[in-house]
Amino acid sequence: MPSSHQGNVNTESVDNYLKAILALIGPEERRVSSTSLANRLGVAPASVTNMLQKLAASPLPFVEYERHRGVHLSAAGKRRALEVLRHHRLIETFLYEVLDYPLEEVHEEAERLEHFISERFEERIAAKLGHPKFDPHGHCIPAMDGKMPKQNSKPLTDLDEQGSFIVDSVSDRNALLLKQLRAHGIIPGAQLQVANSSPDDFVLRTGSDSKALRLSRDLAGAVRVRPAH
Amino acid sequence: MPSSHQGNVNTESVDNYLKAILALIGPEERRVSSTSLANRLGVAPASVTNMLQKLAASPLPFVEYERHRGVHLSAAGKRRALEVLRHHRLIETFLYEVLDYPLEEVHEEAERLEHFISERFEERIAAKLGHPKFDPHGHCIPAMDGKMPKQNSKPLTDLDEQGSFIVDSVSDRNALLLKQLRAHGIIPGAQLQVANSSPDDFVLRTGSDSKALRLSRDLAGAVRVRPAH
DNA sequence: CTAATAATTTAGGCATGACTAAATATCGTC
DNA sequence: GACGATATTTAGTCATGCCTAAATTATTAG
Ligand SMILES: [Mn+2]
Ligand SMILES: [Mn+2]
Ligand SMILES: [Mn+2]
Ligand SMILES: [Mn+2]
Repeated sequence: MPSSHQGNVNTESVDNYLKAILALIGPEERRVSSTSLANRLGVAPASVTNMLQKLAASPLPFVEYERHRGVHLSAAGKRRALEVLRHHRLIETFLYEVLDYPLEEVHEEAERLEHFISERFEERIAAKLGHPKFDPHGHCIPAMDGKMPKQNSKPLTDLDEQGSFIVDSVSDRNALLLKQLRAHGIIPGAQLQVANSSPDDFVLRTGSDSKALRLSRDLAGAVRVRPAH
Repeated sequence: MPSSHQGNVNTESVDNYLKAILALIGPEERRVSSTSLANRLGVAPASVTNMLQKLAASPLPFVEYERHRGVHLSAAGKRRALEVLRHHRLIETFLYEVLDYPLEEVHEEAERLEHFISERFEERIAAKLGHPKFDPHGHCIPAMDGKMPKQNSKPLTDLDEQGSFIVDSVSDRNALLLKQLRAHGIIPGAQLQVANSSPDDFVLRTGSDSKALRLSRDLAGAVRVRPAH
């Protein structure tokens, strides 16, 4: 029999729904629509509705859901989502630091393993890594209690001024883009001089290299920066 | 859609069936009965029949199966079973050596993770460990090509002579027994002086300790030894 | 304020991998 | 060689998580 009849279940699928909701609510904690979840998860909208109804109907629901009005995480749902996110980012850090994975390959492996490691595994790799606060993409690793400091970085595509910036983080969702960024020296911590930019062309130079770089919108959108204070 | 319609699928469940068959055929490669598989896997006999029919019916079958006459692995099935076994034992070694797990806890974690790691992960931990030949229980790790040297050890319960023996391996399937064995210093490589033994009581002394030990049948059954040459 | 459009939900199905109960085949014994 | 015990298979069901097509609800433009 499954772990509980009508209770909270923790399958890979449920984990992925919760993580997707957490990612889409943003810092303002907006409600999330079925369609945006369907897009993010690569499933049909009807499948999302189905799952949200199940998640909302359990005795200790992971989400609050009203038909046609979107969904948000309950306290239990947020706790679980942050737990899985912590797994993901610790595993990424571990693959990068201990197993010498190339940066652009850690995400895919972490995306699978995050659902299957034990609490002991989590604790042991965290200890081995010295309880890191950031993963190799520059993303913050949620603490054991779920706490996560607010980020004050912006996508490179959202800057309203030119100037000197530090790369805060790079997106882990597209291995190809990530590899290209890395080839340009754009990794967390790198210094950037951002010059004039059109909607489709982002011109900048890196600390190391003196010749100017032009990033496509796709590439630039995968980079978050903060002012070089 | 699933990875292939009517083709070979590689789910956790299929992996576990193949591994169980590999374990049960023994060195003589006997056919395996549905009931013994059902016992080992903790599922109903009818579920086994169902799965075996599916595994046998695919275009590149993992097993050869005839009703009422048991099952054995096809070449493809054996390849996959050894691949999963290699994962299992490499992961156990990794947990023990790199993450400092207690011996009796590595099995459960490996049992889950073995199905989800990539070939890259397998290769990286093997390299990190220096391509080990044995896991921490003393079990042989199949090579990448599936080769595995034949073992010439015997269960402590099957000895027909007294004398001096080396612990070859200990079973990983019961954490409690394993912990007790470890407490008695019975780990792979340990020296044992085996004295007279009744069917239910195995009397021996370890290299380190001078006072005699009595092992229950359960405990003794979990230990394989070879003559101290 | 209504009508078209877009978003969402409902209804009905499918594959996987379990289960139980009932039917059937095999085996050991006499 | 028949008979009862045991092993195995068949038949029918269920939960999960996905799908498509059809219905419904919400939103937006005129
Ligand atoms: Mn995932
Ligand atoms: Mn990351
Ligand atoms: Mn397993
Ligand atoms: Mn082992």
